[in-house]
Amino acid sequence: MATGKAQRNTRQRQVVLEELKKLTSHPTAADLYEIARARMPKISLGTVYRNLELLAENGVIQKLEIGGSEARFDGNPERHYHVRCARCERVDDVHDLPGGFVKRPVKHLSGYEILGLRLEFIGICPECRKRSEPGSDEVAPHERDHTR
Amino acid sequence: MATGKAQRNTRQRQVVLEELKKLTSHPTAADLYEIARARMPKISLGTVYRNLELLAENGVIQKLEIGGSEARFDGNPERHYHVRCARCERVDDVHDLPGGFVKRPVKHLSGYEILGLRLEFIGICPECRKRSEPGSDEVAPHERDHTR
DNA sequence: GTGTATGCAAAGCCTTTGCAGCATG
DNA sequence: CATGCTGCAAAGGCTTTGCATACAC
Repeated sequence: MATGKAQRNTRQRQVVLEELKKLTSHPTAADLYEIARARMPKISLGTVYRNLELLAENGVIQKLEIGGSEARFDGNPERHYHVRCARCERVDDVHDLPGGFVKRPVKHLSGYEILGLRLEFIGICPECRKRSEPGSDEVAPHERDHTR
Repeated sequence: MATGKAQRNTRQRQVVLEELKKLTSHPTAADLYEIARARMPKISLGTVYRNLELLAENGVIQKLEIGGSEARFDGNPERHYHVRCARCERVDDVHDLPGGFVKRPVKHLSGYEILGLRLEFIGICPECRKRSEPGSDEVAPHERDHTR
């Protein structure tokens, strides 16, 4: 297997990684850019993107391409699943998934050799549930059906 | 529940829907634009986007926001899962998923009220498997780990 | 010193939107 | 004949990239 080319441990890369590891909020690249700027005012958004991509490729962090337009990043590289709030777009880790929720592993499906799967839950977060007035049964259009 | 406003059955909408229903290839909006143009040279990309969005909201088709940059559309509105090829980005339906692969339903997770889930598989399609020379154990960077 | 990484800014890609005219119901 | 829909084109949002310079090793 080919050895990748030498990567340098720049201050920018350290800052991005450190700040991401502090958070459990699954920030976007723009979020991390703002946070990193507090410590390093001249860091550029492009650098943040480049480093997040690189760290994800190295398996040090995870890039979550979850529903919604922006990618989010997770400082925890361990396998775990996520829930996204259909109202506020908040993303949380799922810690209480019933054991064996998914039967793993599946080796073949529809002629494909299966490498992995992506699973995410959609729901309403505690905050947003509190916020909805009792008695109101209005449903935002985008909440209509997430089960398919 | 509020009644939506009257929607018209335009020729553009018919063409987009008909062409999508003919396909099992999960085309992108741009794909459908090209296909629709064969029948209706003046149709615009904006119109294709607007109609796909509307048809998906009506539950007539599905919008798949699967890994990768572009949204894909599925003329089959029934619930089913998809496999994406990590090499060629092809997307297929999964017809042979073991029964009870996912335990449903889950009502609550991490304080969220769960509305649904998104599940997709990543693998190597039959074509791409055939294409890889036997004996080669090179692995494309993006295939590294899709299991987390 | 060599070559990777950065900052800056421009470009790229997919998608959405404003608007005036058209065509459906 | 009212108004939802269209084509066109421009704008928007997120991400990537070209380039000259800086800095890690």
